[in-house]
Amino acid sequence: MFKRVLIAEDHESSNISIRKALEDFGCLNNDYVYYCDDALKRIKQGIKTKNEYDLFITDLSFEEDEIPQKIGTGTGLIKAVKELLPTIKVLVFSAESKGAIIDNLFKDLNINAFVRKARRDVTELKQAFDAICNQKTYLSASLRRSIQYSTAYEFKEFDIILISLLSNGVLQKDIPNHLQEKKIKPSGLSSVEKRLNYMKEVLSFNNNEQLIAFCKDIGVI
Amino acid sequence: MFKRVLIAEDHESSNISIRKALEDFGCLNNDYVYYCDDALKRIKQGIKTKNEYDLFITDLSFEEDEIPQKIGTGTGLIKAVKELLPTIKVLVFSAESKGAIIDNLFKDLNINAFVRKARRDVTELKQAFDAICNQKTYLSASLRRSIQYSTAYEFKEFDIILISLLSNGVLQKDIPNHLQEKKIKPSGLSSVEKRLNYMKEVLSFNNNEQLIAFCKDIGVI
DNA sequence: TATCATTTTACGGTTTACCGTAAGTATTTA
DNA sequence: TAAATACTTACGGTAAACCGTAAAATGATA
Repeated sequence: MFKRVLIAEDHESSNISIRKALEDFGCLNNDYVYYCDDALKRIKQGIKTKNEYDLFITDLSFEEDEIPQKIGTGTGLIKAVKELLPTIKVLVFSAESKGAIIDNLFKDLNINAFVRKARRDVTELKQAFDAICNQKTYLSASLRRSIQYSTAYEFKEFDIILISLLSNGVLQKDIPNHLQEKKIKPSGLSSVEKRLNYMKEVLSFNNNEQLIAFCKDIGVI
Repeated sequence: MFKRVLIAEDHESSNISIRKALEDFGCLNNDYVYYCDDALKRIKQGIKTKNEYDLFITDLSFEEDEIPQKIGTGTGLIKAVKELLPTIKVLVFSAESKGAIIDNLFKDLNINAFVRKARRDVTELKQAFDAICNQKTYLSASLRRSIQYSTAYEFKEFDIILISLLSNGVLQKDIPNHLQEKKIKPSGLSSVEKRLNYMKEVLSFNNNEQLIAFCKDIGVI
């Protein structure tokens, strides 16, 4: 069982349901905040008073309002929290459904569970609590397939740079200049052409537009 | 006060919070469902037993799953419900933030309240309950300023057809064929070029890739 | 250092996209 | 009905993207 839980979630309705799920699970010692900066403050307080949180539940997107925040996203918040408290378990509760993005949460941020805001989300929250208690990770049932799908082709860093430049309006013929400015190794136009062709061939796409649309869909850009 | 309330909301977490908001408001006689077809069934039962609902709370988007539904969206559901029970009050609880869409809910479907899933949504739900009780309409505070009204460019049906074709891998030169097959009026290559250029000019984009990325971001495709 | 393998780049020909202009077609207006 | 006003299409020149090949650079190996 968790000793102390912190919830960071800006939507009042989701926040309430998370609390209720925790209580149903038997965990009564939990705090909640609506802003990223408040979450970090609580984490620091916990460390200072030797009463550390051992589970952190957070959303990914926080809406801006009249109260300016230093940290504005869930990923930024998770990084900051883990820096202070590396052992804390992290559960992400979000409406995000793009496989690539969720994949990176597990790979880069080393989160312990992802529950998507969806049909049976509260049931899944409790399953995730249970999994984390047993030192396992948890991923929403509806997402387990799509994660594998998105890794059909693994986009390298160079791929994403090319796609980002194109989707930012840079003409293909001008990409070599941008690459040289940023000291990126293969910068020849032929290399750019070759790589774009390779991606399209592997994914059997006909044009750049289709490639951009796909990348937007799976969330790599 | 409401005599009897029906909630149609597929997300378990939102469903729970709506119920809690109703209870806090003092309304204990409420039913809830997770599927559109179930909602309509309940409405019919209420009419048959002379125990009609007087408030209907619904989401706009319902996710498909293994249980096929005749009605799949909130707007379709509202229409069907109002046809059976024209006097019922309707509150829409949704993450939708596009001004034009919400405007149409009040105009076309004559809904009584719209609360956006956002920061203070449960508080707003209670305010909306109060407004409806007093024969008034309610719109989320954050939407009244209608920051989201930023309709940088309104995409016409033809625009979306062109963009969809490109993002499906159809080459620009082949678009006229596809348009003719579907009997779409301007089908010349020049018209296609002209329209794409116009969109890019208005939005000050440099290439098709940027246009596709933008459309994916704002959700028109 | 010499040799081989791989990657990157340069270059030319072909196709497609881009862009302006003019001719053709529909719609509106008097 | 005729004229005016859109809108649509056809066409030609230019720029960019596409594609293959060969040269150059880089890296690994002996």
